[in-house]
This record gives sequence, structure tokens and C-alpha cells, in this order.
Amino acid sequence: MASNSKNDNFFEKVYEVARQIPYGKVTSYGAIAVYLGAARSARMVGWAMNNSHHQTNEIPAHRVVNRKGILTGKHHFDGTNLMQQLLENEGIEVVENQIQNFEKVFWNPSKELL
DNA sequence: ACCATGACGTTTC
DNA sequence: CGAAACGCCATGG
Repeated sequence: MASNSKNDNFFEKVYEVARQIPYGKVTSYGAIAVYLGAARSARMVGWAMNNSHHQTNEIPAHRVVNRKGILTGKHHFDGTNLMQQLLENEGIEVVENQIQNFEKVFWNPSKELL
């Protein structure tokens, strides 16, 4: 297990940003990584999401996709289309695991959030 | 210390 | 656009 430091600031920050994603919006792992100052650790953001399962908080990981707007992580959700269903429920168009109008629903923490 | 894996991203072909 | 290679970084064996 990770170093049980007092707090895994990195992971917690990822969760914090993910929770702040507005309804009907999505963001990318890289955007979060950049916001956290770890632009080259986009993969670590994904790792944090993976850990989000054992977080007591409900992390809207379905709102976090890759740079192309593809639901790369849908495979980690329950079932196979849960992630897509959640996004469509928020008014986001998803076709073939890819978000439509991605740039319109894209929420950049480094820009929107300050 | 080394190698393999991964919910990524960019570059190149 | 798609596939492959490379880069990047943390975790596990």
C-alpha cells in the first residue's frame, strides 16, 4: 500500500478536483495532472481514480476521461456501459465510448477552477 | 535494482 | 484516424 503518510496529498487533490467537476461536464486525466502540477503524471491520476473505489467519498470518475474524450475507464466500472449511462444521464452524448462535443462539455480545472 | 503493468499523452509513420 | 513507439511516473512482483 502506498506510504501511509498523513495524507496522500496527490490522491486527495485528484479526488477534490473530481468532486468539483460540475454536472454535465467532464475533464481529462492530463488536465487534472496539469492542475496539480504533475503534467507528466497523468497516469497517476488514473491510479488515483482506481483507488477512488476504496474511498468513502463518491468520486464521479465517470466524468473523467482521456484527452480524446474516450471512456477508457469504462472497463473499470461495474458492467460495461455504466459509465456511458451516467454521462448520458447528465446530458452528455456518448457514442462508441467516445464523448460527442467533447470540447463543449470539457471542464478545465486550470481555467475554470482557480 | 530490474521488469512488467497501467482509468495517459505526445509524436511519428 | 489508427497503430506503434516513446516518454513519464507510481506500484508490485
